[in-house]
Amino acid sequence: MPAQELGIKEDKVRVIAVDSVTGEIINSNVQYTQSDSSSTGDSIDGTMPVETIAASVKNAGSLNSLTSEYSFNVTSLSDGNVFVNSGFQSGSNSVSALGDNIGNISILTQPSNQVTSGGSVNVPQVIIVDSKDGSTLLGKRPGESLSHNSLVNKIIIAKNSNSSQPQAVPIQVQTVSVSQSAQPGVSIIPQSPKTPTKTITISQQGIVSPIKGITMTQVAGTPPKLPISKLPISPAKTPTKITMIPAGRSPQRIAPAGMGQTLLNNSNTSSERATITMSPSKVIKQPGTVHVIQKPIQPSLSNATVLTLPRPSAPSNTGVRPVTLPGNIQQIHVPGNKFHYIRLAAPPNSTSGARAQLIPVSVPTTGQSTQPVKITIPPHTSSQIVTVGSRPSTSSVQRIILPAGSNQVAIRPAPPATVAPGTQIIRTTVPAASIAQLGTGNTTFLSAGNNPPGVQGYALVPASYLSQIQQQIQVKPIVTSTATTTITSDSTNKSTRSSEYINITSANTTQNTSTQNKNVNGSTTDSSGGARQRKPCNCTKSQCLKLYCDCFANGEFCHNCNCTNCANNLDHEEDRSRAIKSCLERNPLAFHPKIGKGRAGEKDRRHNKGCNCKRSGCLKNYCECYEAKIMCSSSCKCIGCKNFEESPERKTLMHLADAAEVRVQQQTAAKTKLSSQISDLPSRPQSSVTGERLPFSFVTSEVVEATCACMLAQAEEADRQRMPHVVQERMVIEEFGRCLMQIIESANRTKDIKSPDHDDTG
DNA sequence: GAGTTTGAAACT
DNA sequence: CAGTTTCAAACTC
Repeated sequence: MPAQELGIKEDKVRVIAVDSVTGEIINSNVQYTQSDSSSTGDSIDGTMPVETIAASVKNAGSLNSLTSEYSFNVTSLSDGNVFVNSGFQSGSNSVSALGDNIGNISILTQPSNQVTSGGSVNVPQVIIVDSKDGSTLLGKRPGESLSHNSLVNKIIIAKNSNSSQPQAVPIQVQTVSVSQSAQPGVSIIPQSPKTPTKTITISQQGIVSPIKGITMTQVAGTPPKLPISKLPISPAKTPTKITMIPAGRSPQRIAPAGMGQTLLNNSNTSSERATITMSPSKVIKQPGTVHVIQKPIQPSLSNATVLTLPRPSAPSNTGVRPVTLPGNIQQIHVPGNKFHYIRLAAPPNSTSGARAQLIPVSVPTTGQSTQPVKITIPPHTSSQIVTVGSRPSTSSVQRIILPAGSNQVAIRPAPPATVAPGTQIIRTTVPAASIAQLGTGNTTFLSAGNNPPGVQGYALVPASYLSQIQQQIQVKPIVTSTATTTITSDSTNKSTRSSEYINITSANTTQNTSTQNKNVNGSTTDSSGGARQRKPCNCTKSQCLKLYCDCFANGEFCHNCNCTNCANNLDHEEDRSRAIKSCLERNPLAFHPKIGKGRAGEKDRRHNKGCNCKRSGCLKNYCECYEAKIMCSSSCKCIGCKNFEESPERKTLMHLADAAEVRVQQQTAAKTKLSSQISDLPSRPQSSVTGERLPFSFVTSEVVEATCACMLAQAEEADRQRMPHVVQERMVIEEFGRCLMQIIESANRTKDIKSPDHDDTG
């Protein structure tokens, strides 16, 4: 089926990787592109969406300092194997001599624990995993083809801890699909339940903390720079599978909501591993278009259920509609935006330490059935992507990404008629347990029937939201939110569904659902790894799309800011992307952190660019160095700088600042103590635990009223007797004393009657 | 809170 | 690259 019949409009595919151990969405970008095999940079400029690069650079930089790029050549071989050559250099001679370069994979990442002060980064290692037995096939070199019995469907790219040399390893792609291209070089393969797939998994090995933020991006719409003869889609040569997936216009990411489960259930690799799955969302009739889709490994699930949820509640004043769903799933809908968000978190019994995630999911624009849909997952099927319905929609495509995890299964709609036309069911090879499909009029959650506890699902994610997702992941602690929405579900699965659902939590522990996403820019991670509060911006003229805006400069969306005419949000995705591109054109390092590690021999941080202060003496927050609490360096071009180690002004200022800080802390402590004491005081008459009425509880409104009446009567009496004012005051006060005595006596009497054992009144 | 100062970013 | 303008935050009153 030609691509246009499916209404494919996307020109790129992005997939977010998830750490199979921690469940975090990995904070790097992997971009799978058609390569011209000339240089690594080709995957970054030209064919690559700039915003993706920007996001990756930014995201990488936000973690710490340096962004590194890893590049992997993908070379097809005549024997049907594919070589992946890792290293900084694309187009390695040794590999290219073996076959045709069919593309490359670039990883933009910033593995903080791998970056040395000099910025050198170990080259990731490519690991091949056998899909049959899950074994990891390490150290394969060009020419060392795997046996044809080995169905390699995963590539795990991990840190190579002991080598910076490029490595080449073979990948055997499973099955050849016949191209049905309408144009030379275009390979479009109709989907079939038995269509073989290829999965590329990017992982990390040998390090404790996973490489953050790997995203694979496939740019399909860019005219390839390779000759058509070198296209990897030739069935005879490279059994790359191509599958059509109708999709919306926007690039989308498949975001594992992920947590805690190793992708390869049979893998003999015990190291921590982040997994990534490439998934196509488009086929374009361009030579060289390649789609890589997931391959099931161990079918085991029997059922999956689509749960229909009520429409989200009314939008908040921020335009975001958060809805808390059962199972601690929070749905957030941005009006006018075709993407919804769900916030996922690991269940309480999870041992993987997964954190909550805000995951945008695609939203179909057409009406959908409000009835629960049941989808049967045959236990043994090789299909991963199922197009449901005879006429796939060109603009509103539902995608249901089935959980896989160790129980990776193929799925089949049963009956297909119950699923909206155009709906696609995409099964991923990344561990998951529930799938969220959020619609404009209703919300459907697809959940596998017998997922292991703690396994999470996937949702489609718009391309440029990666940074936001990652911010969501990295920041605040998680508190389970209260479910407020009722699920209408297939009754046959009710008993098991509760366990299927992952906990969806708010990232904000103190705010209700209408403000739970406040931390869109509410906090960020500083260089030390700790979360800090960020101020809302107040931009008025820049639309928050220039670096004047701190939110934008930090790669964050504005939210709960005081800005006017803000375009730094989901509703202005295109403008924002343009702005990012513009900034990067002016300064490729525009989104790099300003404060980086010091140069060799310098242990302290330093401002990468240096300040240019002229009048502040670099001792006010105008100065970026001073603001960052670092001293000016040789990079600075400031005039009259007093922000250096021996500066007496600086020392004085520091002492004052320290003293002020101490005062603030003391005041805060005092306030806290006072408020706690006040909160301990009963605000109304009440009984103690033993039932006794506390003496002061007798001062009810009636008693007060009576006391005032007595005092007023006494005052009138004194005034009637024409007493001097001093005497009048004394009489009133004495009357008050008498009233007080009566109250106390009454309290004591009552107490003695009710609890004669107690005698603690004073 | 309004107005001023400041320096980075953007522009020429 | 330098000078100027724009911008938003920091600061002052």
